[in-house]
Amino acid sequence: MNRRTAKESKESILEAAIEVFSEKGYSQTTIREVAERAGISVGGVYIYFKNKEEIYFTLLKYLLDEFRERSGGSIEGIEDPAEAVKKYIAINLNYAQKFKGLILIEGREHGFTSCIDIKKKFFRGQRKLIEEIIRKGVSSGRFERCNVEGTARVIIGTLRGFILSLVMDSDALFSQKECSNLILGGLLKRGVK
Amino acid sequence: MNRRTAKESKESILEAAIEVFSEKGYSQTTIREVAERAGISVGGVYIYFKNKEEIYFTLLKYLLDEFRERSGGSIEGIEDPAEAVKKYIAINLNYAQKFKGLILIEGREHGFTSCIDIKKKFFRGQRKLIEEIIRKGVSSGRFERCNVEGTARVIIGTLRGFILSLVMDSDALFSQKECSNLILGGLLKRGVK
DNA sequence: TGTTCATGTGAACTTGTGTTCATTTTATTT
DNA sequence: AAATAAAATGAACACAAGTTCACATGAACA
Repeated sequence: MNRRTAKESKESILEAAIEVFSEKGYSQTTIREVAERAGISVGGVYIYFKNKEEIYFTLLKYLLDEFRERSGGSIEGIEDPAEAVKKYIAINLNYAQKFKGLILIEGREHGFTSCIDIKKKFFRGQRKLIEEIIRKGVSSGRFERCNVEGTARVIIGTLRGFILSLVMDSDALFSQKECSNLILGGLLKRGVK
Repeated sequence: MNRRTAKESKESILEAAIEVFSEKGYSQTTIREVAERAGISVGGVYIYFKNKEEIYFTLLKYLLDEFRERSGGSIEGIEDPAEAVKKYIAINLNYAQKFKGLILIEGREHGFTSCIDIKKKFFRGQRKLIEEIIRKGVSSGRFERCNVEGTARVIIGTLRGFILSLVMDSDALFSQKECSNLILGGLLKRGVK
């Protein structure tokens, strides 16, 4: 009983795929490299996955689900909406640094409808999360009154940008603190207007 | 004298390439499609460009230069730093909508050092522009005191995110006004703290 | 009309990579 | 030990796309 079980093999393929996709993006990732890192042959990969797209879809779903759980869970308890925003930003940036290319970039180039759907659903969920926080902040008087949905969209967009910046030049990354400061405080001077 | 001149041909290839690259990104763009849209044969393309990478590099440089001029020029006259920020955001979003995929996404996947360099230089220049505005805003008392360089980085990142969002789901785009509001005003209530 | 030169053609070559499949290896069962 | 099943192999196939090149076309000029 030396050989791996089917489940083990499938998992090691997925782990290898997360690595390679994260490093190289979709197009530049080859089945041969995934196979090699997973310690299996090229043909072996196709025992467990129908094709490249299915590998990508599977791991995308896995990572998004994991992130959803993690971010949702760790915000739940926080009462102060400003703290919740800070926390959410921190989680996002940390997670993104780990999976760089994967989460954001691909998907436009490759019109897999399945992947687009799953991403849209994910981002909608995240937006709802933010909306909830903002709504709480506004009604408690801590946040300025605003268009909640629009503002949530802007924040999601903002975070995408931060993450994209991490991807593009990982040397020049700004701190989480400055991200939070801008989103919470803005540029304009307080208590003047 | 019916046939096109070399210059005309080269330009029509570039125009076609801007179209196709913007729609499809780098990997999904084929020389055959560029050639077809430019009204020239596949071989004809290679009279004017060494290879695909050179086409991409040429048009990237062209677009970045154009944007640099345009954004620099239209901000110069503005005195109020808040207005300057608004204007800069507006220009960015408009321009990005036009060239979607092109400016931001590619380049990580394809490690053309020449392209990376040109982009880094571009973003550094843009950051300097923003820094100048912020510095002015702070010293005139209109903006909160802050880490100028870091904040500029954050704003550039923010805009990248906005643009990326345009690229990913162009239906759900938020308004320029909300972008400006967040960057200038932040979430927290004014005049409380 | 023939020569020259710039411009252009598209079939063919090359390479990379997703995918398949006949075959082999290893483990389990009888 | 033989038979069966599970897991794995890697050479071979297919096909798309970047690139090349021998050749064609049209314009200008002698």
